Amino acid sequence: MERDYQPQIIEPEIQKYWESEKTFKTIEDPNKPKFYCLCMFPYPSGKLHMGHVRNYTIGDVISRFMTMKGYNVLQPMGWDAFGMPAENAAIKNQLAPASWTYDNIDHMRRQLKRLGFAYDWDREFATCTPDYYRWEQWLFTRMVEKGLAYRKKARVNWDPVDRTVLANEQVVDGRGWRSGALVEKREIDQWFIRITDYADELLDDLNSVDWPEQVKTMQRNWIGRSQGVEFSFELQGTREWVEVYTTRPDTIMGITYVAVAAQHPIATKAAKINPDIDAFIKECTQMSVIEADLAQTPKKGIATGEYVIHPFTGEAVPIWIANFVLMDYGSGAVMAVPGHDQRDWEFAIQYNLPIKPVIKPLEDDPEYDLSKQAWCAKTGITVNSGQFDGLTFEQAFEAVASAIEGQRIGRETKKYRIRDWGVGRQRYWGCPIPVIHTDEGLKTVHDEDLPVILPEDIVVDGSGSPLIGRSEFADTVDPDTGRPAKRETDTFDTFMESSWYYARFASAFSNDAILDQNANYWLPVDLYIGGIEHAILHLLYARFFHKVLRDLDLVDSNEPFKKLLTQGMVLKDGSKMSKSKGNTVDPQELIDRYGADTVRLFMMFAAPPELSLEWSDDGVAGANRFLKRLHTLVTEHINQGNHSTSRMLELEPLSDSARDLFRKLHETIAKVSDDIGRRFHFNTAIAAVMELTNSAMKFDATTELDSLVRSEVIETLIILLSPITPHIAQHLWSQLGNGDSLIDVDWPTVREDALSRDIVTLVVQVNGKLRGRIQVATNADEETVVTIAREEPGVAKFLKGMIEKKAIVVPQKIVNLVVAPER
RNA sequence: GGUCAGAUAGAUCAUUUGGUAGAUCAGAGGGUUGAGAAUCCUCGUGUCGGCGGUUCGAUUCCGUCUCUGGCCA
Repeated sequence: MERDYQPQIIEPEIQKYWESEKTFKTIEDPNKPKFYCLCMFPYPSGKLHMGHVRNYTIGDVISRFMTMKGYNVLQPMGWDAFGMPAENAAIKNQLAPASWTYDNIDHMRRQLKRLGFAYDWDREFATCTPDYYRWEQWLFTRMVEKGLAYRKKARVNWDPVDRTVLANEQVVDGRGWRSGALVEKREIDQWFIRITDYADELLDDLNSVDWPEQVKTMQRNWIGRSQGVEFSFELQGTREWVEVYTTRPDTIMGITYVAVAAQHPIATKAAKINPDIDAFIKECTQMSVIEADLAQTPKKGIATGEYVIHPFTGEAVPIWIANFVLMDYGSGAVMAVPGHDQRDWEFAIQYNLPIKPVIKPLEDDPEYDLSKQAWCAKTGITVNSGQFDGLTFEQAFEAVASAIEGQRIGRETKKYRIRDWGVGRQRYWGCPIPVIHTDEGLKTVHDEDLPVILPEDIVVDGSGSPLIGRSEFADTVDPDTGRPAKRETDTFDTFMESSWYYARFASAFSNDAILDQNANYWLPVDLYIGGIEHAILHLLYARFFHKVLRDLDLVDSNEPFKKLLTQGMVLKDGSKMSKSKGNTVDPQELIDRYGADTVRLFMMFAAPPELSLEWSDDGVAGANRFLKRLHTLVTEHINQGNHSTSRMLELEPLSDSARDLFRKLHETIAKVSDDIGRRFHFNTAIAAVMELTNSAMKFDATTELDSLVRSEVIETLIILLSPITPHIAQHLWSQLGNGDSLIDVDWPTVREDALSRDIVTLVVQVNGKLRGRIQVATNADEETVVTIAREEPGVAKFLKGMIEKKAIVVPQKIVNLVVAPER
C-alpha cells in the first residue's frame, strides 16, 4: 500500500466509485425515518466561494451522519438562477444572460462534485428553466384567483438616462450606479402579494419551529404586530376627518399637534396653496425611507395652517407635515404627544411646540425631566387628563378606547409593520408574470397556455427591459376574444423562485403538477442551513408560500423548515471576504493543492457553524498534516498485517493501557455522536478524534489483544471521521479489506461497560480554593473520601489550627472542606 | 437610534443542569536528514472583558458598565 497520502489520486477515484454505484440516489421509503437536509441553494455567480464551501460542507456532514444513523436522507442541490448579476455581466460582456448563467452552473456543478458532496444529482434543477418556473406562474394565477395578488401603485427608483427602474442597491448617493444620473421617484402600477393576510399566522407559528431565537426575534420585529387604537379627528371648519393610529391611547390628553406624512392628502392640498410646503414635500420625496436612516435624520417639518378638533377637549390642534411619519404605515398620520414619545419630543423642541405631561412615574425617577427628553415608560399613572386621571397604562388604554368607540370615531385594533410584498420587477432576467393586458382589462394566462416562456436569445444593453420592444414576446392575443393583447413585461422578484424550491426538490420528477404526494413524504425540511443574511426576507417569504401551498391542499404541514441552522461568515483579517477588499481566498486553489478532504476538515474544525470563521492558511496546512498522520497510522497498521475483523472484546483480560485506550475510544464515540448529531459542533468532534488519534499513535501494542484494541480504535476513527472527510475514510476503509461502501456502515455505538473506571481522581478544596488532589476507588463512601482528603499533605497544611465546619462532597468530582480559625 | 450576539492561552475555539480551565494551530527547544521539505519527541499559572451580588464554591447564574460584531423594506 502507498505510504504517502495522495488526495489528488484517491479523491477522484472515490468520486467515480460513488457515481457508478449511485450511492446518493434517494428513493422514498415509508419503512425508514426520513431526514430532509437542505442547504440554501446558490446563485450561479461564476464560481464557488468559501461561504458556499462552508455551508455545503455542514449540510454534507450532517447528511452523511444521519444516513449512517439509519435515516433515509434527502440532500438535493440546484440553482437560484434568475437575478440581476446575469444582466450586469451580460451588459459588460455582450452576452445573453442565459448562456452566462448556464456556463456558470456547469462550472460550479463540477466544483461541488469535486468536493464530494453526497447530493442526489437526479433532482437538480435551475429556476430559470421553464420546467421550473411554469409552476411558479401557475401558483401565481391561483393567488390572483384567491385575491392574494393584486395591483397597486408604488414608488420606484427611475433612472432617466438609462430609462430603467433601479433596485435600491443600484442607487448610490441618489444617482444611478451606471449612468450617474440623478434618480427620480416614480409611481407605477405593480403586482403585490397579500402576505399581510398571513401576518398573524406567520407571527404565531414562530413558536412552533426550532430556530435560533435571534432569527425568530428578527422576524417578530419585522412583522411588528402592535395593539393600539385607530380613530379620526374632525378637520376644523370642514366635514372631513383625519385618521390616526396610536399604541399609546393613554396619552391622548397630551396631544399638542398632529403630524402627517408628506404624501398625505392634507399635505398635498396644502402644497397647492403654499409654495414653501410644496418645496418641503419635494424634499421629503427624495429622502430615504429606511428606518435605520430615518432614526438618524434630523426631524424636519412645516405647519399646514390646518387644525383638527381634539375629541375630548374640543381644542384646536395644529397639523404639521413631518419627515418622520411614513405614508405606508397606518394611515400616514399620527397624534403627537411630545411628553411621552421621543420623536414627537424632538420635533416639538425643534419647532417650539408645547409639551404637555400627562403621565407621571409612580416613584421619583431621575429620568423624568420633560425639558431634557420624553418619558416613554408604560409604568406611570395618568395626570392632567381630566376624566382619565389616575389610571395605569392598561386602565387608561381601556378607558380611552371605549370612550373613542362610544363617540363612534374609532376602535381598538391591531396593526402590523410588515407590508404587502411587491413582486413585480421591471427587469428582463426573471420569471415572466403570467398576465396579459386586454381591452377587457388584465387577465391571467390560462393554465393550458403556461408556461409563458422568457426568450433567452437576447442581448441586453441596460436601457430598460428588452422584453418591451420584442414583439414576438410582447404582442399576443386574448384567447377569450381573439383580439390583440399585450403581455406583461415585468418579471417576478427572484425571491419568488427561492420561496418554494425546497418543496419542488421533494417532488422533482412530477411533470403534470407543481407537487406530488412525495412532497408530503419529505416535507417539512428537517434541517435548513444557510446564512443569517436571509433571516428575514427569504425565510419569511418561504414560510408564507408554504402556508399558501397548504391552503391549496398541496402540502399538509404548517411550516417549511423545522430546524434552522444559520452559519456565520468566513472572515479574513477580521473582515468579510470580498472582491472589493481583495481579501478573498479561492477554494479551488486549495482543493488543487490539498484536496477536498483537507478543505472540508479545516472548514469544520476552525469554528462551530454559527460563529464567524477566521480564515487561516496555517490552519489549512495543519488540517492537511493531520490527514497525513492518520494516513500513516493506518498504513503502518495495515503493513503490520492487520486487517478488518469484527469481534466483541472482553474487557477483563485487557492490560491497563489497553483498557484506558478502549475507554477513550468509547468516550470519543459518545462525544462525536453528540457533537455531530445534536450540537452541530463539528470542531469539538474533530478535536476529540484528533485526541484519540494521538492516543492510538502512542499506544504500544505488545500482545495480540493489544493489537485487537488498536484495530478497533483505528477502524472506529475512520468511521467517525467519514462524514467530514469521506474520501480518505472510504479509501482507508477499503484498504483495510472492507468491501462495502462506508456510508452504508452503521454508526458505532457506545459500550457503557467500557466507560466505567475503578479509580477516580478527586480535587480537594479548602474554603473553595484548590489545595490538592486524591485518588480514590470509584465506589468509596463519603466518609472514606473525606478522611483521605484531610490526610492529603497539601490539604492538611491548610487545616492546621482550623475547625472544620462542613465537608461538601460531589461524587466523582470534588471535596470542599469549609473551615474557620480556632478561637 | 433600535435590536440581537459575542468577549477564555499569541491565534481560533472548547469548558453542556455552578465543582480539576484544555484542544488544535502558531511559537520555542531537540531527534532524524548532506541540506531543506516532511516527520517524530518535549514545552501551557491564563486578573476566563471591568465592577457588584447570590453560593461552601462563579469562567458558568443575576445585575451593571466597557468594547467588538450582525441585522434593521
